[in-house]
Amino acid sequence: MVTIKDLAAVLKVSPSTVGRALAGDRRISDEMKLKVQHAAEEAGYVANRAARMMRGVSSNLVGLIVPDIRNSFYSTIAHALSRCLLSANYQLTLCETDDDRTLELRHIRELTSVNVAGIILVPSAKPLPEAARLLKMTPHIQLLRKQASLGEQWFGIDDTKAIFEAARHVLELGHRRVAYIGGTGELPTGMARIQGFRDAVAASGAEVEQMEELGAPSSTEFGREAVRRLLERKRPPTALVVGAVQNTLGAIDELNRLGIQVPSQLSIVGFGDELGYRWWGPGLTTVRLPVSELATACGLWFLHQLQNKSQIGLPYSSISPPDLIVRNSAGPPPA
Amino acid sequence: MVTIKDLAAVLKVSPSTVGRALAGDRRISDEMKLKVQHAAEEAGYVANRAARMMRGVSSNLVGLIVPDIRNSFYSTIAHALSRCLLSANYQLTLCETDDDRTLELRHIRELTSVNVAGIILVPSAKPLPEAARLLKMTPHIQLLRKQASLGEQWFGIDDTKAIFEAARHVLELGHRRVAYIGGTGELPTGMARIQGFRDAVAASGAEVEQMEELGAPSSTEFGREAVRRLLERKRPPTALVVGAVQNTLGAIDELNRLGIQVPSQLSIVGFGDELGYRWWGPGLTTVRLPVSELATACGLWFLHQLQNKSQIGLPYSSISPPDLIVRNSAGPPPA
DNA sequence: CTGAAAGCGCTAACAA
DNA sequence: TTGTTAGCGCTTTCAG
Repeated sequence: MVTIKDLAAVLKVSPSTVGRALAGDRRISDEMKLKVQHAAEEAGYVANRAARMMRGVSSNLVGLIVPDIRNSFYSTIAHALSRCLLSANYQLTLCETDDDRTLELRHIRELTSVNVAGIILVPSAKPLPEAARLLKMTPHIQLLRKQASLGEQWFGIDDTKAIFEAARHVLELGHRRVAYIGGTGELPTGMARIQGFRDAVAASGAEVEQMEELGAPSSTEFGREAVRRLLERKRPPTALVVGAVQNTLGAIDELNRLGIQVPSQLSIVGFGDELGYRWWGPGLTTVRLPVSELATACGLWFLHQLQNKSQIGLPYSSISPPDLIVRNSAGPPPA
Repeated sequence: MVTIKDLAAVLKVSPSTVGRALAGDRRISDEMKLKVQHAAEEAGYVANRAARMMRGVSSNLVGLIVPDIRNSFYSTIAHALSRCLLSANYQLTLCETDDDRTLELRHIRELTSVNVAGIILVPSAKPLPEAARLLKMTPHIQLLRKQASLGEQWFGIDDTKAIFEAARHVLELGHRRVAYIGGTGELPTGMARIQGFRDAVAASGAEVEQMEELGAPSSTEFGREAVRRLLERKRPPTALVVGAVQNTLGAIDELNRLGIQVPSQLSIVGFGDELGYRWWGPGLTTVRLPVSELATACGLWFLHQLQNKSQIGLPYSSISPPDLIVRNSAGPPPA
């Protein structure tokens, strides 16, 4: 391994001169800079990141903490961020929490210990206080979910509006027995979506029988169960609004299994825009969330922050609008 | 930031004692170890990896290089590896190449310069010689694709068998005009799959009209075009065997668009097992590749390697068997 | 404009 | 069983 000292020896100057020349210090003569750069190239010099980091310079690593990379939301985010950061020569380090706050903390620990330049995270339901403490020492941005304890930098989606639009869609089609299936109010996103549902019902001004099945948003099984429970009711809903991707997957598969006719017997609006939604039954009407755009915006802002260190930690929020994709799984209620 | 020295000061012992206790050195008394561990916990001590790395210890980072994390193959791999490595306290660093060998090289450079413990990669079509040179200095394993120039450690899937089974399935159903859509022979996996197709035709012993549409395996558009071209022939195929996920997605969507009746007009066997394949038309018959299992096996082997440094670089190959999932998209040929 | 020297936090050889 | 000490390669004062 060729070091700065070796170069210095070859050029018969001091190590500090070489270091400064390489760093483009303005006090070094251009002539010297050229000589050093040339010698460095010649010798195949590669700066030792570890040594640099020891001097307090943070690494070119950015931590990305998500619940599960197999979820297309998060893999889309990872992709967009990785592209975005690459342009500024940052690397993405991937951490999965499985929505477990202990794991979350462990990852944050790891990341800070390798001196990451920053952390982008989708926080768990109730982050541990220690996690909040550690994050204070590193530039970080929250994605999708927002936990006040973790700071004021957040990029997210208007969850309330997403479900509001979905619910309004079926209400305008004339449905008066409508069910919402989604995550509990434990996660901020879960809360916001439930709110969207209630708001839409209220805004419709109609007499609506509303039902809610709240559970684990990342469980397909819960989606299945919810559908079964709802359809076993004496007065089952005529329309379903789902507020989580995994729940949607479970729900639509269960509807298939039960042989329900969509939309003649039952209408449904899904969540997210997974591959294959359009192939399901008559094509699944769904709310698309602009995740890729969101992640890119987040990445750009993040880079901006790293460049202008002064602004680090400045409160900033960005809310992206969702998008209703109308296919054929929602129609007028059965007569 | 609390350092080893701080702990030493608190405990009134020397820094090296603390360091050794933390490292579990056998020469330190158990009593002292406990005291140190306790104090470390108390003070929220986190080892400074940069300093450690300067002492020659490699980091706890493992590089994962894949073409595109949004592809479910690769996100499945990332997930499985991340779980696997977590147990040994390694972190995954994600790199996307977009199948561009220049980018691939750049990532390998980055990774080696941060002293990763090792690299797991799905190599691009024709890695640059420089990439091979750099990889020699780091433990590394190839996944799925195998490039001889990058070493002899490889975990992959029996691609030939995968397509062999798919083709045999339709041949046994009686098809005699069969087309293969898939990647060119440029990638080793592409080659192997074409081979599987040809072998199956040969093995059938029947008079078979075989057609091949070879193009970019990661393009949905190519799948679409291939379907269109094949169906425009004077004597179009009665069965399609597809040898790439993205091609499959394009192909089945195009079949939908053209309103082809599957399997009565045309049979098709897809590749991979994407979410939604089972919802497509009559349910897509497809070859499942045990990617998750493969990645886990790879991760375990990798950890094993890192522990037994002696064996690093030992040639090792592992081939996992594919799995034909029979749904209803392949039936007897039209009369 | 350049040089000398002091560490960053940790590990390991050498002492005790 | 523990302490002392000398760096790893780089940046950054402080002196020329």
